[in-house]
Amino acid sequence: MVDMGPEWRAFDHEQRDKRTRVGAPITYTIHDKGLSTMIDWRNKDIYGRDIPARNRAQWYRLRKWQRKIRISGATERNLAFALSELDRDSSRLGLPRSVREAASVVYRSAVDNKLIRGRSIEGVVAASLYAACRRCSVPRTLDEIAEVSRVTKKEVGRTYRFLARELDIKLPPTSPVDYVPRFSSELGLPGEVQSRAIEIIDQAMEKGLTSGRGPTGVAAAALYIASVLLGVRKTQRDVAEIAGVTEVTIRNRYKELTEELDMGGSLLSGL
Amino acid sequence: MTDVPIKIENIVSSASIGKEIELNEVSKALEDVRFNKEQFPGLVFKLKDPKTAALIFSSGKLVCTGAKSIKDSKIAINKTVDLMRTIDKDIPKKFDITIQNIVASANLEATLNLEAVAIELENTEYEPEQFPGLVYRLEDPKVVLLLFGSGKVVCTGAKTKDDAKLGVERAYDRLMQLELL
DNA sequence: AATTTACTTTCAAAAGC
DNA sequence: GCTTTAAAAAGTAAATT
Repeated sequence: MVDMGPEWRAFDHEQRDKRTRVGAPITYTIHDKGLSTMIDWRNKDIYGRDIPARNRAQWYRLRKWQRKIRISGATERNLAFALSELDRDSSRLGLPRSVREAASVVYRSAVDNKLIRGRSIEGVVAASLYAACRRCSVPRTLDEIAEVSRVTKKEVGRTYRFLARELDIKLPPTSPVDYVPRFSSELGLPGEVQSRAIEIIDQAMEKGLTSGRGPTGVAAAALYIASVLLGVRKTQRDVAEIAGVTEVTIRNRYKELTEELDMGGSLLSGL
Repeated sequence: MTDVPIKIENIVSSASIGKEIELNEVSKALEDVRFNKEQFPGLVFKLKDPKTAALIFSSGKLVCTGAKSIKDSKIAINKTVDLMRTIDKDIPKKFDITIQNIVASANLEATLNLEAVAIELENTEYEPEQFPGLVYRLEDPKVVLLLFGSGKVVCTGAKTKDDAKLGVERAYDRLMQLELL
């Protein structure tokens, strides 16, 4: 297992140090550029002459070297492809450069530790991006990641779990709070609503009202309630649309939150 | 060890009659059969009592799912093989039946804060966006538990009823010592 | 808006792609 | 890995009424 550093294990209370990084940091310098001379597959030199038997051992060593060079060349092509794929996904999701860079760190780490075997580059890129978004507190749902990449939701989730396990990435469950800024701004709601929604979510978490519920649904309901309380109400339909959940889900979370946090009266005065 | 009652919900077992079978004949001879070789090599046979489903392969091996008890699972396999014997009289009366997996449910009688469990408990996976249950993998006994906010639990992967029960009880005690229950 | 049906997760075996 | 089977848990979704 590989250690990506404590910042990726913010919630690992135990054994967070004394682990040695495996292998040296790798820089993706193109080191075979300009190498045009081929080492022939047969035992001939560039002039087609036979190679003296006593030099063949050396010749084989050269071929072995070239094989490595070829492989690393493919590795670099793959990295270039992965990074362009990452750029495409990131821009489609409107993510800041910092998140994209965090994702590239995860991806390179996966490559360095040979975790790509048997997996598609697109899948690992998507999973790296999903992890980076969460790590940077600007989460995207698996559906959103799957939408912009050419990977299914199932594969993004599976690859994410694999990377998390192999790279010792331990991220806490996505908090509904992290979805509030994005949903709020997309709904054109003022900052006060955001603050109020976050207060509601904090209260909900303490009363165990978020266990097992989808973070986006909780965030959506909290924002809806906050908008009503502050007199800048949005329709459930609009909130549902932005949050990517159904109106039924918002109603269910709404009912639960207002009942358990006794907000019935406040909501009535808000109307 | 705290006693936690469990309820067996499903049992998967397998057996081999030791000789090959022509599935096309089996599909003609039995009722409630579905067979699409291209889709899946096994023939699907649904038995009424015990209410189970069997997968029959041309190799003579079969899988039984859906039984609520080990006895029922064995009865189901024997009934299925009896029906197969109408096609081939030489199918042996005696053969081994192996319990492959037992799925059980239980109730811890207390709500769980899954966010806290996810952070404190080892070997867990919790992705509420995808599924409301928290996945807890136990090494001994080697079973997988699904923990829900309601305190309900599902245990799967056990080969014996005792392991299923032990798995739930070990999970209960571990949650207890971490003060998560 | 209430019902119903259905999909998400976990597990194991079977034969073959 | 996938295909097929069954079953529970609880949340979410979609189609009907």
